[in-house]
Amino acid sequence: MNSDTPSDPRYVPSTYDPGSFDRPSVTVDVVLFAFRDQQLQVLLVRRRNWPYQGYWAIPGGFIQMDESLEQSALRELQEETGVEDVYLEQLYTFGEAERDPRTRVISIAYFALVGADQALQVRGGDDAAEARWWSMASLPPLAFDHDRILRYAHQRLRWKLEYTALGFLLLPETFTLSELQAVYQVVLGEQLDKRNFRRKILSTGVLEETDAYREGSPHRPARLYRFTAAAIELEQARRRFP
Amino acid sequence: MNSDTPSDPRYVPSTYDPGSFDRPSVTVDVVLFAFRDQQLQVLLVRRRNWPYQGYWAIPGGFIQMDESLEQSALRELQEETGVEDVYLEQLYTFGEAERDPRTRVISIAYFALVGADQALQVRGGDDAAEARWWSMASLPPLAFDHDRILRYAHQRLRWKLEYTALGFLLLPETFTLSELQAVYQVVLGEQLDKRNFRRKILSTGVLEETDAYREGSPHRPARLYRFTAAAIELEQARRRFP
DNA sequence: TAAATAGTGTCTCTTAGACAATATTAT
DNA sequence: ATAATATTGTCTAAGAGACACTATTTA
Repeated sequence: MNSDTPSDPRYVPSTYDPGSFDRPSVTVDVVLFAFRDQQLQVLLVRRRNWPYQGYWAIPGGFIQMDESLEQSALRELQEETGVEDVYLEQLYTFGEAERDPRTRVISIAYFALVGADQALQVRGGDDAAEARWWSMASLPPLAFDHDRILRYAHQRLRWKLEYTALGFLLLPETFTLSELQAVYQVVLGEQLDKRNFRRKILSTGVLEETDAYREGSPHRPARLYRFTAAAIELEQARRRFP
Repeated sequence: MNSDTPSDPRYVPSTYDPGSFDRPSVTVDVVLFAFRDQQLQVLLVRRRNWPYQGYWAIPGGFIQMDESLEQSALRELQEETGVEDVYLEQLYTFGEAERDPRTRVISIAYFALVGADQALQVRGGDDAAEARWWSMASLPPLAFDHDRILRYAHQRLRWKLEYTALGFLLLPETFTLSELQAVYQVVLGEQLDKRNFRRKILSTGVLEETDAYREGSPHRPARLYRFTAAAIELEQARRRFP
């Protein structure tokens, strides 16, 4: 190491000018899914400004210089839609040169799931006049390349349900096994055998019985389940590594 | 849509000033693996400038405003190390606020594999005085958070070999099944049963026999295999979606 | 008792893993 | 012949998928 520089490897001369390169803008965008009305739904906001004025878009915005990417994602989601307490993971970074007509924009997309009970408290924010849920089966025209981001997020969700037992992230705190099966069937787009589904889900150990039942229907009540704390911790640990 | 704006949704007023937000710097970094000398090796470059002067780092650099992220990754790899023709996929985006002491830097990390035959033509570039291969088993101290990026890339590689048959991406164009098994054993860190390994790999259909044998050893020569074109296309298709 | 959904068990087939002997080549 | 690596098959256990009937509740 050069003796002119302090021994701290992170030393930077005070004369350093960080402005010597062209810099792109960096945004985070969050694809938030919920299961409502027996459908897979996604939260979109309506753009008030050009470009794509009036088009619907994935909530997101520019990062701030002092927050991590994940913090940015949670902040934007809160500001634009009022939603908090979501399951969040990084999805993919989109950075084609022409994806935003204003200037070069790199977008770090996040993938988020919210329980049906949390999904109620949705409101529009400042940047977005409106925020509302859309069924994945009938989406409006989307701004920028957001349809591509959304399709990729949908694929990630399918993958997640196919290979993990985390479908309960889209349900309220307690739920019946039939309700959970309905989530899997809608997301995966296929019918599942009830006995095989129950055997498989229960064998993972992520669920536990409660003492309660889903009452009020003109037929036999179904037992309510909840997920074990260990289930989420395990998944968080799997992703925490990077 | 407002009648003041042209009907093109991508319309941007000519008075738009893109400089009104603070912007982070954006870099791409490429973790390039190869299998050399019966070891998993990674290509690193030595930093000529502060911070972390003299430390080894993953090759990478600032993106240019007119190229895609993937193009940036390939360009940086070529400039700093002379390597071309690699298998490339996006790994993860690292963006903690303090990861670079100079200024806020978002780094989009890529994961790359190169065949042992391609891996020879390594040279240092302008930004990096030296470029050389390091065994993953004995790494030098790394600049920034590059050890974390590297560990994550290593995990991705293990995952890839565990769940796909793409280990041949680390080998030259033709190879014996024993050589391929050695790659899997080193990367996964465990011994594999020869019969089970061959059965499993051959059942995927990604390999085909050639007429040639590995000659010159004082024992029975081993048949050489190559991967089928369909194998790579399938994997590319799986990743092309986003 | 009729209607509606909840809840349960077995068989089969496929796949993954443990395991050892023979084949071929150069020296 | 010896040394060295290449090549091949079977058994078993576990998991995945196909498949139908009984149980419980309300109206």
